[in-house]
Amino acid sequence: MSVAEVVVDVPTMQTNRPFEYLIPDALLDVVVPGVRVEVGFGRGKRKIQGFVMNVKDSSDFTGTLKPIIRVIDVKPVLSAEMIDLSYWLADETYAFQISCLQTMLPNVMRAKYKQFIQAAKGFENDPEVQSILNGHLLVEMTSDTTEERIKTIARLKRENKIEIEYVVENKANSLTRQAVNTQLSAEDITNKKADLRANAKAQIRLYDFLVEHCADLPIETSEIEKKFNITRPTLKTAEKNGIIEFVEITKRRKPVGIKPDVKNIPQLTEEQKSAVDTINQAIDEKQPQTFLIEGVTGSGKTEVYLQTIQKATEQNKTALMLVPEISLTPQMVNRVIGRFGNQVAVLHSGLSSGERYDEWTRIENGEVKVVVGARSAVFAPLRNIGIIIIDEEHEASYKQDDNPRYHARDVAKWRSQYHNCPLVLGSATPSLESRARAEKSVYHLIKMTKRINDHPLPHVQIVDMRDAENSAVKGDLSPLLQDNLWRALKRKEQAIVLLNRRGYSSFLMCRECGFVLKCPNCDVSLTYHKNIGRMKCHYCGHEENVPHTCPNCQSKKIGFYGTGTENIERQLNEQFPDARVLRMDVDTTRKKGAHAAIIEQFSDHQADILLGTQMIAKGLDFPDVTLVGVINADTTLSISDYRASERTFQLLTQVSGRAGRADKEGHVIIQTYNPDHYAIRDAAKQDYETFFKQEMYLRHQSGYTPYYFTTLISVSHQDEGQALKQSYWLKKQLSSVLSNQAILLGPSPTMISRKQNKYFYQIIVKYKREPQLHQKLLQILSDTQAESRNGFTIAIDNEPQHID
DNA sequence: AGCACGCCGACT
DNA sequence: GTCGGCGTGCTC
Repeated sequence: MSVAEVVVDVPTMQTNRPFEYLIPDALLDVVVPGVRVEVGFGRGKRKIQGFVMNVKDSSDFTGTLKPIIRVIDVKPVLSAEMIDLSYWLADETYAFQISCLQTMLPNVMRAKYKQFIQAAKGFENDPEVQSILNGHLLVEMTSDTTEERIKTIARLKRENKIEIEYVVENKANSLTRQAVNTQLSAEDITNKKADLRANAKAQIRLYDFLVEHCADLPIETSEIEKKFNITRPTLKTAEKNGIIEFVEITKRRKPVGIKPDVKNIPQLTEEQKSAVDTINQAIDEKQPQTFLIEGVTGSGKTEVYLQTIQKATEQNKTALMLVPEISLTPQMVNRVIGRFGNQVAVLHSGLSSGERYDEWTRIENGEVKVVVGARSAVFAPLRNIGIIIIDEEHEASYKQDDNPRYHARDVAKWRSQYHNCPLVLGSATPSLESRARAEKSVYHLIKMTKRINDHPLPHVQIVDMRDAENSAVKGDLSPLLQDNLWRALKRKEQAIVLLNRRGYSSFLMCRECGFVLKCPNCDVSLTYHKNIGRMKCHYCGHEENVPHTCPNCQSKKIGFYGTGTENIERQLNEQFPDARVLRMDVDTTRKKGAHAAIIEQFSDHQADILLGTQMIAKGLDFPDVTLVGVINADTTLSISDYRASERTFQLLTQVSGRAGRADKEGHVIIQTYNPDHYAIRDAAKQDYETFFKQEMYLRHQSGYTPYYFTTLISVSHQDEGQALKQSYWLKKQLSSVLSNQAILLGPSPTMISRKQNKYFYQIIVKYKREPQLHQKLLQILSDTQAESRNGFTIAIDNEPQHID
């Protein structure tokens, strides 16, 4: 007897374990761990997809095992490593195992379920059955089937007059095409050509073509027909004569916008060389050591990454490099592809799901040595990894903010252990937790303090916006910033203007009574959307008209507060009519490829000023930029999150690093209402170490990361009282296992407390060592899952990135 | 999640 | 009396 342990595609707590299925004899060889299968599940005829986790030859199950219906994959889609990893991931993130397995794979491999209705035997002519089927043999059940219809269908099914057919669909499909191949060598073909009759002109042309393109085969039949003017009968004849054969190839959908940019490998600085040597030694010695490169902007971290990747590939190993989505720009991608050519796969959000699947397949097939990608690329199915790199390791986007709430850094660490390879974390502004680990020698710290070619650091000035001179100015540009913009433009140099946050941009406020227009469902400020001329909620999409008087006090002094990119753009256009301003924000980059297009445009000096939000601060390198202006440095300081200072420091340091990278001196102007704040002062000096010490002191004082671990648990329910009651119950549960060392905060309502018409309350646990906490949380999850029917949801976020 | 079973009200 | 409402428990 052969039995498979299958994790089924039913994301609930009660089904969050393997179910055993009988492997039919016919499928004995194909049902192996890592393949997807179709199985029956439940009392009805429901069919679903599942993942085979294990195969064994006996079962303790007392009931009757159902057989596996069908195997979806010919070979496993999950390696032993990934199966292992999924157990750890599910435990670590409190997520369902099925969700973990699915996030490791391209989206198209997620099953799609369909239900079709058909008449039961003998009821084909029943009038009610006829009215449902409406003359068709099969009718699909869809989400827009009316309530009434569903009732009728349910009744007919109860009466056994109709049957429901379940269909599991696999969306993944490669484009397969017919192609021409040959088993013969160029020489053979040349010889055979002599046998042809002189008037077989088409055949001669084909033979010549084959000799010429011998190395490129197989080539798609349609391409040969179109481009080389060889017709199908000609190919058929050649096939009959045993010259060529027709094969099926899977065509790779080609991702757009990649131009290899081959550069000479630059000479390393002393610091770079020493970093490369240290890391390469760990590759040689197969040490699963974590390195933290703390390198000032412009110190050449990327070159260090590339050379260690080089080292790994020379040993016939593979390399995984993660970068924030936002810096997955052509600049960065071209640099890697320039060095490693078609051995590179790039996984970014701009890929269509088909393209993503193709890249995944290439990696899985071992056609690829180097993978570059954003967060989810950490699951790339590489074998024999020699090095893992995480650039800009402090970026919050490495943490996924829905289930499974994993941090790519933790997954990378797990894989580095599995493959016995080093993990390199790099940043100019490391996260406090990583830097603290380096302090305790958990990570090996590598400092890079010098900029390449001794480029000086930019000259930074802080502008106090509280000054009379500045507050007297109409608009948001201080005299100093205006003056510097003039000078940069006159010298034909480029400038970057950063607007700190978008949400702040255009909410409506009454200057008489302080009333802020909020969404009736979500408790968040509504934002003005110029294109529709209405107020809109960013959470639920609620829209309403712009009021002319304050709904609270009827004053006419209601108006827009704060500044959006569009507003700044207008001010720039007014004051610098000759300057070409390029705006980059969520609105202008919504379309696929728009982000890259704007960067390219600016790079080509088709614009003088690049205006944008955070996204312009990261990893871009524009040699002609000599001025960076920050309009409102404070807005990240005022967010209600203990990482506010850290975020502000990181952003300002990163953006300052954009100025004056080439041989021109850079200027940075930071406008703020908090000029004495250490995060702003230290960022101005690009002084990470001083900031680190100060921030560590404050974190210690107030008991936050990295001195404490934090876990955030949120409870939601339609009814506010119920949500609150449940969260107090939860708090009691937690305090029963926690020591007096732990700190329990809350329950407190979430800032966006009525998201989707539900009330959210959160509890925060801060702790140093609580051996029982993990187990208790798992238990709470399974206990409350039973109540999810009553509208309760509970979410656990280990080490949350935002607390709002 | 989705389905069956089973226990109570308002109808032929 | 029974049809069908939804609350409960189970799915290899």
